[in-house]
Amino acid sequence: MPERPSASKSELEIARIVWDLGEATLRQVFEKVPADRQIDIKTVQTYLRRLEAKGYLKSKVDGRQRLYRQKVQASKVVRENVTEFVDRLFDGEVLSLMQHLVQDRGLTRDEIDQLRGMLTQWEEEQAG
Amino acid sequence: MPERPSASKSELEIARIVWDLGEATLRQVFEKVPADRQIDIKTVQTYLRRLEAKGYLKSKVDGRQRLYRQKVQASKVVRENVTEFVDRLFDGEVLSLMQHLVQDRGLTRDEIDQLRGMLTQWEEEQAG
DNA sequence: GATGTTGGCGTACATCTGTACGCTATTAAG
DNA sequence: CTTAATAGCGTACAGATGTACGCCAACATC
Repeated sequence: MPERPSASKSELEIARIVWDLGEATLRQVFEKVPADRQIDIKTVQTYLRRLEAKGYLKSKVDGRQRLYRQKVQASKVVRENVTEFVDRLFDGEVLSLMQHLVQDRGLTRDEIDQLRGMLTQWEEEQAG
Repeated sequence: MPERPSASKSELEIARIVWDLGEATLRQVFEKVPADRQIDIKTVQTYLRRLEAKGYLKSKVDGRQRLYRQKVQASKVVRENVTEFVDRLFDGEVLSLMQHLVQDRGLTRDEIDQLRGMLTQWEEEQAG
């Protein structure tokens, strides 16, 4: 796999906005940053540039502006990050993380039901 | 809460070994580092020092050596990290992460059953 | 008791990260 | 046309991170 340098936390935060918007200018991205994040647009610009340099995003000039969009699939990046995270904290044991999530985080009854639904659905998809 | 500076990935990797050993010298920690990790013992030493400086570990001198052990509970550190992670990649939605784990990672039938067990068990604990 | 070994401590240093300023070109406004 | 606002680009810069060397003291060995 064509590995790219890992994206930092802040970078990922910005990347997610781009994924969400599909295609966006710096300003559009900036406007989606949660207000309480307190970050300068210039900083966001730097993140976008770095994300492109790292191979996460690509961009093209559109008139006077630059449009950014994903270069690698969001889901792929998410997967990579989850894997890395599980490796680091749970020895790669997905189930350990699950257990932590279920117990240590106190899922509500409602969430538990939803989760059960997911499981069943997943099984059916598998079987079918 | 007495927040400490966040631990980096490599640092966390080392911290986990200490948690596991309970109390350990540099050398003992070093020996538990997966061989394929290819890291110098001096580097591990630096991580231990930094972890102590950040408040994750404490240490005491034992003769000619220094013994390291956890200062904050491992589970607490794990929780903090999971929270931060879920925030970054899943907008704080634990269930989104769950969904990702269930679907995108392809749990085996066996794992699914175990997970169901966990859910039930947890519910009982709650109710009881 | 001179020598090799092992431990901690201080220190180093390139890269990555978080954060942003300033310059220049283009466009909007007067 | 002069001026103000905006876009990108290059650049900056301190602190975090990954990685490790070198020195000195204590201990083991000859």
